[in-house]
Amino acid sequence: MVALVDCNNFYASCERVFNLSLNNKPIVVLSNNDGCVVARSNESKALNIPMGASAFQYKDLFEKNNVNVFSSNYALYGDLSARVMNIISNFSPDVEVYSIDEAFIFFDGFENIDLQNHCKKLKNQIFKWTGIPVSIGISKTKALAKIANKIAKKYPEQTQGVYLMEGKEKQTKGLKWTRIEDVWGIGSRYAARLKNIKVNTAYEFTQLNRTYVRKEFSVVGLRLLQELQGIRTLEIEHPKNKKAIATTRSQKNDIYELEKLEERIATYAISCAEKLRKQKSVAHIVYVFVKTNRFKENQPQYRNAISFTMPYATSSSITITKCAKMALKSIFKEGYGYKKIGVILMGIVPENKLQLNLFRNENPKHKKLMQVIDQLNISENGKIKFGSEDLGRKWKMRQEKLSPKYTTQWSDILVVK
DNA sequence: TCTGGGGTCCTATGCCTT
DNA sequence: TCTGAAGGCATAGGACCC
Repeated sequence: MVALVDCNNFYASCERVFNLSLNNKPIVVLSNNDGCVVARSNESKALNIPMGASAFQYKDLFEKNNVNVFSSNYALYGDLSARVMNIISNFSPDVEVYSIDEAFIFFDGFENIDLQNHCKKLKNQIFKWTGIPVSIGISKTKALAKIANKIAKKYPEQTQGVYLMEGKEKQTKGLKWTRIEDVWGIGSRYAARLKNIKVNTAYEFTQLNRTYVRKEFSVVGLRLLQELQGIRTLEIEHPKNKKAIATTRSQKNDIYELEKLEERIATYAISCAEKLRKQKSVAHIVYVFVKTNRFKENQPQYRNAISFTMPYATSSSITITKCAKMALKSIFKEGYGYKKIGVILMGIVPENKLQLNLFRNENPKHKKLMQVIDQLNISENGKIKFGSEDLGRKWKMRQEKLSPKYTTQWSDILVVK
């Protein structure tokens, strides 16, 4: 059997852990730059605030209903997530951390254990030790566990937040209850196409012909079909190195000048290179993109991107920044206000499997220099910066409603008097 | 004024090599 | 030396996830 543990309204719940006055009050958490709503408490959902709502459009509604608005506090969410995952790993050796707020648990070899009870204990322990409420769905496959989880979350009184969807009858009932657009792996495009052929529920999807599904929805669709029929096609996945590493941002104000864009691109390139070194890899492709503000329809629009293949794979901030700036120069056009820009590293391989280039290789001094910089950045807690970066911190992200970093910053730890 | 960010996998296509 | 078929590989784009 497979269980899915999902934290309820995770970011909103994190804000509540250290601020009890928020209990039973509406909460929303905003994305980077305080742009749109990325998490809502149940009270906010009841106010019909949609996921992804842009903050400035809902400002009045927030004020009128005393909604508690927060900027995203990833230091806090990341730390609480790690604590939750740690507890989960005590309940089975086979845990897959699927996202910041979700984990699959594989219960192979637990045939003689009462899983309903086992998971109830898990749920209680997570709440007791971290203050985070979770829902747990258990069934034969990952896709079915997702559905069981939705049921647990939707009917907390009946299920106590833990639902074991076992046996043909319960399974069919769950599938019939699930709208096709709510199925894991069915996005808006697929849902529309399925509704066109009168498939409105997960159950109706399971009645489709395999060859047809394979042809129309690729192997991904076929695997999902079998998962929903109770045949395991998705196994536990273990953490792998990333195949792409990105740092991209929307700018508070549109940028017109090449020099300012270069500063931003340099900062993002350096951030990518740091992430790359953290996973002990090197990359040989730098992808740079620029976009104007698509919401300002009366302004001239331009978007372009380029991928630049470097002469050798590297993780040197210096080389990657240099290449990113060259790439930027080749796509920059005068006269546009750039809103969204970013750097993505691709062609990533482990540094120890690097194929040596016969003629051109990294300047060996770079490697040593990067090691020193990374070490200083860890131990000094401050940041060593390159001349091409934003030395004056002029570009700080908008975060007007940031809560304290209760668990990761000494100065923010709560004091009991 | 203000509209997120970071990923994965799969398929079609076109080029290159055998 | 030329030609066509077939497989390998890179890339772009589309779909999805949180």
